[in-house]
Amino acid sequence: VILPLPLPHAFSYDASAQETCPEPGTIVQVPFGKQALWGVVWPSNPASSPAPTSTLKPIHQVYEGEKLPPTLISFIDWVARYTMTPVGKILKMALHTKALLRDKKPKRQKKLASLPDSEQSRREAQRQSVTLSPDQDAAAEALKASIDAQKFDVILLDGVTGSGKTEVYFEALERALDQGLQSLILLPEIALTTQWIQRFQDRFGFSPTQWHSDLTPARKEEAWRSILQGEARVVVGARSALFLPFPRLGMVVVDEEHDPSFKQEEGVIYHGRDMAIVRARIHGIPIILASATPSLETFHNAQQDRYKLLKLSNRHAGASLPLIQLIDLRQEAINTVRLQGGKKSLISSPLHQAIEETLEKKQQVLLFLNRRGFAPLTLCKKCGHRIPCPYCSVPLVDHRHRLLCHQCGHKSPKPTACPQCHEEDCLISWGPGVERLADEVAYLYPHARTALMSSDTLSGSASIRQLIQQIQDREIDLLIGTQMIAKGYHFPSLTLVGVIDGDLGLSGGDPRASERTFHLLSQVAGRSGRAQEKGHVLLQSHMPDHPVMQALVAGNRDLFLSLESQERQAYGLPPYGRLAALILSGKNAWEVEGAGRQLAQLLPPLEEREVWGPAPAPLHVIRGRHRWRFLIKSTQSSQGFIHQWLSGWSCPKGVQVQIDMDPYNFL
DNA sequence: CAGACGAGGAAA
DNA sequence: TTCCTCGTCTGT
Repeated sequence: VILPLPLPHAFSYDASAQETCPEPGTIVQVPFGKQALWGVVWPSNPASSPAPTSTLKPIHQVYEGEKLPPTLISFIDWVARYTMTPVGKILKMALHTKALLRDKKPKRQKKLASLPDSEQSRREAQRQSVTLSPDQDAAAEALKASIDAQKFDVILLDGVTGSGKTEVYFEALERALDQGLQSLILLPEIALTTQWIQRFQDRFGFSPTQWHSDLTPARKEEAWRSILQGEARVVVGARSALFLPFPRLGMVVVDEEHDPSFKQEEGVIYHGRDMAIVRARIHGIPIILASATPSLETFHNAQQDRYKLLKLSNRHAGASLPLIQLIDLRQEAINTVRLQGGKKSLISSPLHQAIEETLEKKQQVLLFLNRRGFAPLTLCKKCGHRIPCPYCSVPLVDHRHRLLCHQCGHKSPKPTACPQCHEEDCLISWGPGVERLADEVAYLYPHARTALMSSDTLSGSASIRQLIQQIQDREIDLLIGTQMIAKGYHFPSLTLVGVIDGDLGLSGGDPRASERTFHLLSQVAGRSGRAQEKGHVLLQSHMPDHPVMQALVAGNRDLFLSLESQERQAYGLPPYGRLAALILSGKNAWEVEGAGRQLAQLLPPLEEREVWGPAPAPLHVIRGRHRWRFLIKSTQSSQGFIHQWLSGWSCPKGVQVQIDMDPYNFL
């Protein structure tokens, strides 16, 4: 029996009191120390499990419902091995809550009573017929053929923003529904699901089962059970939906495949997109990766014919791609827009002019600035001190009424005197932030109805939904936002996008910086001109010659990806090589560093491998924890190597070791 | 010397 | 993860 605890091995129990020996996958309650825990009968005892020593305790009770499907068990084993995490810890994610199996009787009765209703409404619901373009139709036919074949295939659905990728995979979804198969759709963020669910309901006439971390325990339990019973046919969710117990999964979709938020960075570290591919392989079913700007890894795999490629190159319903123009901020002559007191605006004169024209035409404007708060720094005019977070090695962000740490959430009131030189009234808010931009907009366009969309101004999915609705109903003329607004939304009357600082994210030593900036700006640009009116994008930049900017203006995504690809190849980075990171962290800086030095002494033979470190992580303190890291680069996977390295080493107390397979960000 | 507190280990 | 034990520290 594997228990949902971070323990690597299985425990044996006496099943002689049962009529028949419980089969693998059976959910059982067993005594464990003083507690009674729910666990799962595992098909084979992992080699690491020592033989039981004394007499076995009997199983308390057997769960009467369905067994965990063998495909899920294989998947859990696989993820545990790949991420070098104890199986029990992965099982815990799959069972997702300890209270899952409590007082099941009343709940089950309720479930049974509601089943015929939902089944009937599904059958009677009207499916909206849709007309697809020839492009879309061809792609949809190919997908449907894959659903019929029910064999493992990775399909990249590559379509420019607004080309109607969703309608295309909805066709595949319909086919899966008709075949009585379950489908899983992974979306990068919950914020996106509202519009998605609306579209789904319009198309199919019933609601999909939702899965994300905001669900209440009761709703989670209901969803989990209906999935295990095979009753839930379409499940839409975030990363964690990957571990749901589907008995008849027929297809998987990863929408916005390139999105960095598929990478889980805390607890069990894994990449949702990659694990989704593994799950599809285990089930022997097709998986669709959808994106307008595929990740370099996926693009590369498609070029190597490891993935099938379906392309949608035209925007839907006659809409054309937006025109992207660069504004070179180095030219002083264009920075003539002045605010109160003669201060220069964040908005350049060409952008200012475009905004006024667009507002006059009663069309909508989006201003994008990927920086939360009022100003990224609070500086002392006298001594140059910037106020840092007391727990992290980053400066505090000025949110006007208070200072906030974007790493750990620490809040503090804005001091009146400099903490370093104690001079009074010398602190200034330095640099651009969306809240400052909102102030400027209010001054420059006093008659425009504006809204600010940032995770600080909107709490919870209800307020996001409300704002999205207001924008769709054209109650907003000018929208200001951080990357929250970049993704997936469809605003037909939006024709102008202004990017305030296109260079953000390009500085720093992160090898993925260019790719990420390109994705983000492409997505933002894609918000404009999604209907009849042509869209315009004005991109303010201090480095207009940068390959990212040039590729955006030329609309040449594939050239950009190829160039980026060459760079990665030259350095042996993914997808041409494999990385693993080993992170040491602890409260005591000196202990963590010492542990790093110890490990460096213990390195086993490298064999075609490079190991860098120990080096302090770029953000070397987070939440008061000091972090050092090793980076392992190889053409092979490094699990065996890491296992050998760590075996026999006892980690000093107070120091934690984390393994990040295929690290994504280098902070 | 009783009680508080924290670290470490075991759980079948 | 939880809970028990054992060693160390604290105050009477």
